[in-house]
Amino acid sequence: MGAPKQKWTPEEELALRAGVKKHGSGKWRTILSDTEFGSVLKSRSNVDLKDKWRNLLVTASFGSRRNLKAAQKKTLPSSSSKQNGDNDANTTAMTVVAEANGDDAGQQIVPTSPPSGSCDPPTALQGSYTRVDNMIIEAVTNLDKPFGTDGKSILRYTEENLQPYMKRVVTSRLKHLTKAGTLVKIKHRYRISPDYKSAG
Amino acid sequence: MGAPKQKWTPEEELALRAGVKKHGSGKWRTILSDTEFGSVLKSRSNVDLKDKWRNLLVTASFGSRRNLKAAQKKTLPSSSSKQNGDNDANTTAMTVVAEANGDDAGQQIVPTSPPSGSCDPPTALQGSYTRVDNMIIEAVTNLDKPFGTDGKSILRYTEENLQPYMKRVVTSRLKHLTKAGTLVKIKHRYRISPDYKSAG
DNA sequence: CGGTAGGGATAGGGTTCT
DNA sequence: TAGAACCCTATCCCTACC
Repeated sequence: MGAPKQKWTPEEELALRAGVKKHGSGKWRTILSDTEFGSVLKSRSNVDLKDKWRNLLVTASFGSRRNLKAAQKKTLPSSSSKQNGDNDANTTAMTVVAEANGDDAGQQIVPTSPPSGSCDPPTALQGSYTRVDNMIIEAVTNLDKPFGTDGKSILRYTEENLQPYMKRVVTSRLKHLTKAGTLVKIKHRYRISPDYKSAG
Repeated sequence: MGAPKQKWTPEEELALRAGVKKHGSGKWRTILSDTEFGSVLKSRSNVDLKDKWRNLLVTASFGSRRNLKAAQKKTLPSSSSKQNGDNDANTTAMTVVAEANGDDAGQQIVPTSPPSGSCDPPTALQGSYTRVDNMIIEAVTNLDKPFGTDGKSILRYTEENLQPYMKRVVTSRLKHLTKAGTLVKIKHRYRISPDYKSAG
């Protein structure tokens, strides 16, 4: 029963890193289709790429996925109130942008699904790091250089990785605003509703 | 990275089952519009409902969509599968649909009474816009064209305008993580702290 | 053009092998 | 016990079709 576990070669790993850098994390099929990397990774599936990338990330940051899960469990609070003065991790895609935009703006952001204290099940907590924090850690890990990573590279990395989220968030909010009547959609195009009253 | 996957809660699943029982399978938009279920399912789209129902069907009759497809293609079991608990495929695709519309799918379906708990406020918040919402509104306003603005232009606009925010946020979090000891800054470059793995 | 059905891709938990 | 490679499937995304 020799399930020949095919270990990743340095060339493959390099191609994967380059592929992620070019197309972004989560674009596994795209990376495979790219002739620049596809030849090197021809014996790997998109799921293989995803798994390997996860291993690379998690190993660098936590040592292992097991440690990561243990670290996440620690954050389980007994009280239902949030005391985090900084950003707190949430589970909706909206939060990504909310955090990204509202860091020091000091404003309250009301997502479409506000966290009601008693009814929502304990969805997996992220830990004590914000999404941006995790992106930064990911960036420093992936762009690993002998002497560390400079701030500009980190910024560029986070910007690139935010794009897929932005697409989803904007699409979602466009639907929401259209449904709520703020926008009017006609023939694939959006316009401000006549009813919309500018807040400022 | 984060949690792009919004897991279905038991309340939502119950509402979906009830909705299908009342309006029939395939009437996703109708179910969403029904005030009886719309509140519970307010964060779901009609496509989400379709997908979830497909999943429910398939898990009830087969082990997975994969097994279902295999069974549909040829009435032979695929091969030696470790996880497949259902030894004999007892139903065909036809039977699945019959179950879905007529009888219960082997589960208890809430009749026509609203879900017990009041997990959500009766009225949605109006006039609360996220920062992305405001960006969208700004985009539609600024890119105003005779016939409105298409989604792709809106997305590009928001992406471009997000960058200045990202710069502020990343800078802020870099300081924070350095101060907290997660990162170590040496000569304008950041590295993961050796304490990071065990820190908690 | 909106809604639906279906194929396919991804994320994350779980499992096996070393 | 840990780490790397691999499996399973709920959820999400894209496209054709009406």
